[in-house]
Amino acid sequence: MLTNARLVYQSRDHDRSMSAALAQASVLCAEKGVRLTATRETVLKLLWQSREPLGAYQLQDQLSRLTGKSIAPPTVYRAIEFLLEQGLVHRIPSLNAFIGCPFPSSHHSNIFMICEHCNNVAEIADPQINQLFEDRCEKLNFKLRTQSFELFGLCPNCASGASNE
Amino acid sequence: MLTNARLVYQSRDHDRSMSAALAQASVLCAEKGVRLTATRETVLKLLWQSREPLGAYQLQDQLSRLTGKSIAPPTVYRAIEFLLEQGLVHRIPSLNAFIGCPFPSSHHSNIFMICEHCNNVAEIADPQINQLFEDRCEKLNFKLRTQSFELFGLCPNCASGASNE
DNA sequence: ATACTTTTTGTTATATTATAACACTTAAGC
DNA sequence: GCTTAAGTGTTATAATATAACAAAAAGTAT
Repeated sequence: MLTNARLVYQSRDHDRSMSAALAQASVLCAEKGVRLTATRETVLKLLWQSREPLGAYQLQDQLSRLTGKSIAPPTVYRAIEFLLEQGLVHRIPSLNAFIGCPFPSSHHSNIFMICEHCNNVAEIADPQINQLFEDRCEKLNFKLRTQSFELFGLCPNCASGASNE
Repeated sequence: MLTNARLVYQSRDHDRSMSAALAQASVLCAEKGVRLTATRETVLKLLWQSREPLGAYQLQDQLSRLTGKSIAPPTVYRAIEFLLEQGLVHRIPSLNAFIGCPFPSSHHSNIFMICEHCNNVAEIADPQINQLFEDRCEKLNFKLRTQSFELFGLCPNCASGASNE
């Protein structure tokens, strides 16, 4: 049942997955003929480095610290907007926060498992869930464009009491 | 496949469904030993009257107009908080807005179909979807507490071009 | 290379959504 | 009635997000 589901929980903070994500982003942007500028790339990097989703103002802080310059909110929001458009990051509405997307370039469900204890967020891609929702929408004559699924609870780590967070 | 799914699209603005909802809310609160005060009831009523989800400040306006008094944000947010706790309304995170729940007192999926054209929102309850997510979470050792699913697209009405909205 | 156009960024101000803190009032339980 | 708890009013402010316009940088064509 779960055979096709992909889960991304770990390794979000690993250099390897981050640089892979950045490289992929670079290729994707080149293919689309859009520009992954310095600010945009830094925001993407910050989101990948973070173990948990970051809000716009957290990004602003980190961006300011990194560059030494004072960065205003619109700069951050513009970078985020760009990254969202390219599918490189997601917004998690209930958290007013953003997170790097582990499956850019592929259509998927945007299913997030949000740990209410450690704030870790995992994204899962699950074709069967996609299919079920597509069926439902078709039956109800709802023309689906996009979606956002948020699951709140405890991640495996925190649920098992291993909460040395 | 859809046999068990319940959909609530229409009749949100009908007196009948509204007064039914208010009566049910009254009973529910009595059962739980909590107080459905005037402000709380009015907010609930406003949410039921509205064809689309309302934001806190829209509620504030309407509440002020109705009562003739000037209402401050905390009053509204407190009423909303209460109604959310009792399961009488839902918050739709991506819209920063609230909507009356057609299935209070029952656990369900909180699945919203949001029309991007007319802003109408339908809530569906679908045991099969619930089941699928519960299975997934169990397999992944994620201890699910609550969830929020938002589907964005066009409602049947708007999709069919009958957009005399 | 230069002029032109488009895209991106900087900057200031402000809109929108939400909550903290404390005083006051009302309802519930004895 | 008196006490306590629950609810509301009020002021101030935090947190999130965008509008509007000026300046700079990058892409394009000649």
